[in-house]
Amino acid sequence: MTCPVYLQIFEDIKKKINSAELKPGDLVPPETALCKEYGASRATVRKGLAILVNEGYIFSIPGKGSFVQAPQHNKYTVYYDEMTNSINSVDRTKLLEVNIILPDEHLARNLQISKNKNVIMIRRIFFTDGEPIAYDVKYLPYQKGIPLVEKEIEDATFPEMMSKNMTPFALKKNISIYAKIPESDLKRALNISDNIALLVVEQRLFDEDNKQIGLGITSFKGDYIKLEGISQ
Amino acid sequence: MTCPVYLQIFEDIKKKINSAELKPGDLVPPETALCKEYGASRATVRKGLAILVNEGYIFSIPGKGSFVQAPQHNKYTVYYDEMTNSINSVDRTKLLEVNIILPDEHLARNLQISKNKNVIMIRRIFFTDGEPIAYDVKYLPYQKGIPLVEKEIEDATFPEMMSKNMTPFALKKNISIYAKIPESDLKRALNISDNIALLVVEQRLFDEDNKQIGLGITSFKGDYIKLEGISQ
DNA sequence: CAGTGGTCTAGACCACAGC
DNA sequence: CTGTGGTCTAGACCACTGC
Repeated sequence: MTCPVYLQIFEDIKKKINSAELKPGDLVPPETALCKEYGASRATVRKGLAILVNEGYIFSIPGKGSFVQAPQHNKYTVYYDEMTNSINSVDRTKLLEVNIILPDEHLARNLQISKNKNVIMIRRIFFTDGEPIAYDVKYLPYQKGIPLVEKEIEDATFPEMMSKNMTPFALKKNISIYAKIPESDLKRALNISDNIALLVVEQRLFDEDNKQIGLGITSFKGDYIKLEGISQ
Repeated sequence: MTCPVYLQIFEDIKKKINSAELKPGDLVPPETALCKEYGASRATVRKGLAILVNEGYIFSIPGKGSFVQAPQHNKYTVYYDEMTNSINSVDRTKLLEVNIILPDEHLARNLQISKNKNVIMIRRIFFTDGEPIAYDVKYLPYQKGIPLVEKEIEDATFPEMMSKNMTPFALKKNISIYAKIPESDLKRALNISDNIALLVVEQRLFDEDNKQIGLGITSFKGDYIKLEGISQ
């Protein structure tokens, strides 16, 4: 049970913040003072403080000191991929179409390309227990050398499709989440008769230089998806 | 333009990983080797590696070495609070009700309390430009000493309500996001006539000891909310 | 056994805040 | 000027791995 000293320092100060002994804006004791208090070297004290900084408890201003950070109450970590979520998993996919198209104005703007650039469009339906549960479209600006193998596309998540052609770490991504009522073509594709809500997740992929390299739109039947997030 | 050495080390190795010169599973050069390569002390090298660990690029195994981590492709950071999102902001709220109730079975289970415990229920409508855009319910297991001042409740987000009574850092939270069709009572409350989808966000608050201290359910009209997430 | 990462010390020099 | 945090060195000892 003998923790490293730097963890002890981290835990002690964290406890003081959680118990409001140190309030947002308060000055954390200077490093030299903590050195004396714990009989530790400055490197050890700084290691403890570094964790507090990383976890968002404090921030430091050179020449002034370290201060207790006002907590971020609106930040969550969400795990999302098209194939799995907390209440359901895709067990079969159906590839409807792989095609090269010219984007309309809206899509061109969305992909940040000009209207005369070719775009690969991939359309799929996702199933669970034989039931169609989501409609999925991907748009990839055409680049020479992308080897599109249908078998590989069929069951791949968006990052998986892309990481075939580039190093996985260079991917930056963002998602937008919203709800809507399905259009009639989507109702047909997903075999929906009565009223139902869709949860739509738009996924954008960017390369290292922030050039957009893909747009994916997945529309889930409301009953089959729940996204979960936890505070950090 | 003269970066600290440890940042140089971090950037160099990061670049090697992004360019696939170092692939997931590969061994990162040992610290002593990096010391020689950069003419730096071990502390400096370790500071560079620590950033790579924090950002998920590598992981270390004592006695063996540091290895390139396979990237997480499904992790996003989402910013959410009831009052503001990327396409809309609440500019007025209406407090419908503050009451003490006994939970039904479903709610008791959801709040992880027994059915004979009192629960404070707060119901609100959120407006934008005079238009009702969301219906919001909070359930707080009753604790002595919670000072509920209507004026304070009216325009507060859930964490704001709670941080009046406890230190803000001790809050842990999670959210669930899903889509659904509104029930008839909700349609009336939100003044909905035609078909519309709701984006529902359930928010659960926990104290330090992981005891649940609140449940909030906010149902947004689909046209008025979009949640955004970015990869980490 | 030698090599690895994990912890820690006791210094040093710097740039910057604030008096 | 003193005190602060930011960077850095050159050691040290430990526990663990794999030969």
